[in-house]
Amino acid sequence: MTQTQSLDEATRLRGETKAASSDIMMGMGVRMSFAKDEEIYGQDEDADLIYRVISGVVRTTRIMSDGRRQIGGFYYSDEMFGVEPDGRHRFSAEALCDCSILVVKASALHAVAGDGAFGRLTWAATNRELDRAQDHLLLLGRKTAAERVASFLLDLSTRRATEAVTLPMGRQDMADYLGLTIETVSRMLTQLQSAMVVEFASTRSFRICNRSALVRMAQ
Amino acid sequence: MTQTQSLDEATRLRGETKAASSDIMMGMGVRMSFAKDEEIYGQDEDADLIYRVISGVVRTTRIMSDGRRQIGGFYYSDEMFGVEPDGRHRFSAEALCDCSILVVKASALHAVAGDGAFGRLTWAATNRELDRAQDHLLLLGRKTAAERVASFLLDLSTRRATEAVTLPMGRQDMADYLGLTIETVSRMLTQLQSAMVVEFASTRSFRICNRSALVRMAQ
DNA sequence: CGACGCTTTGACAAACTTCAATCCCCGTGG
DNA sequence: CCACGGGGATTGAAGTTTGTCAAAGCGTCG
Repeated sequence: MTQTQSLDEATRLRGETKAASSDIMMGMGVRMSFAKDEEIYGQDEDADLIYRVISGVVRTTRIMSDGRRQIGGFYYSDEMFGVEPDGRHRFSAEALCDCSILVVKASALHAVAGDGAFGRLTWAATNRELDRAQDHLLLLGRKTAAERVASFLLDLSTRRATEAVTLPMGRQDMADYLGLTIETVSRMLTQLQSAMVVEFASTRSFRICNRSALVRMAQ
Repeated sequence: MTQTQSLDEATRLRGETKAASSDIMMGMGVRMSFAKDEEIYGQDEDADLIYRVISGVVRTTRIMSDGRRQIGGFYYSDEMFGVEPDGRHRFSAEALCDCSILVVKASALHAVAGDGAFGRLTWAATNRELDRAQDHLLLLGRKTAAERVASFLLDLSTRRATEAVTLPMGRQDMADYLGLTIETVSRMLTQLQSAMVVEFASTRSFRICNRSALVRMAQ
């Protein structure tokens, strides 16, 4: 097999990850429940388990000694998380709301799926992580507060693909993801509303009124 | 092979990557020269080549439409870069100074190394990328200007492991890596010098006077 | 020596944070 | 059913950090 073929296959599989992982992981492992804000795993813990969101939303965080917090990402239904190639969690993971999580021993999955399928699965997951992280890098390094918030809403809406988008997280989580404070996030949201770009039905639900304007503001 | 074993092996191989890749890549591909600031590959280009620094330093960058720039990372001698699992470069790469780069067709390396070795090589490279990116995330999202600069100098010194560290990049590159401006970088450097934490012999060479203070400032 | 590019410094402006007060939504209990 | 209470969200005012603009310094290379 050539590298081109293998890359194509990796790319193809990315689109299928949900289906592929659910096929393979189906019926394996344990289904666990986590209450809101409960820790699923901690930073620097050994990572011999693989997780997949069944329902709810998960966040991964890294905390500095003085309490400053950076959220690495949010994980929604059917998404895998906690796949750590180095066997050690680089972030901790917590339930954003009450969650049901499928937990599978990596070794068990490996045994059942075989080298190839297991490799592709973890490979695709790692890849998506890297993609996320690199987009996040540009956002944190070079975007203004308004652009960060616009990017965030846009990203959420494309991931959810519904008319009215529900925000699963509170302002503090948004702020810690975007490298801002809750107050700044709040101000930017009101600003976006005043500009008739988005409209909030409540603090946890919004609708995009002018998508092209939002895209422009997100850069 | 169990997952635990494969993770152990992946971890073990990370430490050996230089040697492993040089063994496998030795004598393969083409050695190319790039002048300072010359582009090695562009963002969104197809990625069917793998690169390794022979001499010089490389930076990867992403640019916004209005010219704002974020540097993803710097690559030194013997480090691989440009390994893109999705077959498309997420950043562009440029020579920071005159560089000699080993360029290998991914398909050729795959054919010679075999599935296993090739997979481990790209796997390790992707892993290191992810590690870098996630540390970078915390830096950009939650650290102050002073902490960013301190972290940067510390990172550089540990990677180089010499008494006097040479900065291969100018202030603009540091700034674009740290999400700051050159003026702020410059001010933080003066501040670190005034505090007797580091000492600059010239603009491109420094020495750490008080490492524990630097560590503390980097958080 | 002089010109050019990069760095440093200063003064000021803008962006973002902090602190504090108020508001709003929602659930609870009278 | 309505008053009450609490947590999160919003808003305002003031403060801090960082960015911008401009000038001066420094080093290097013709």
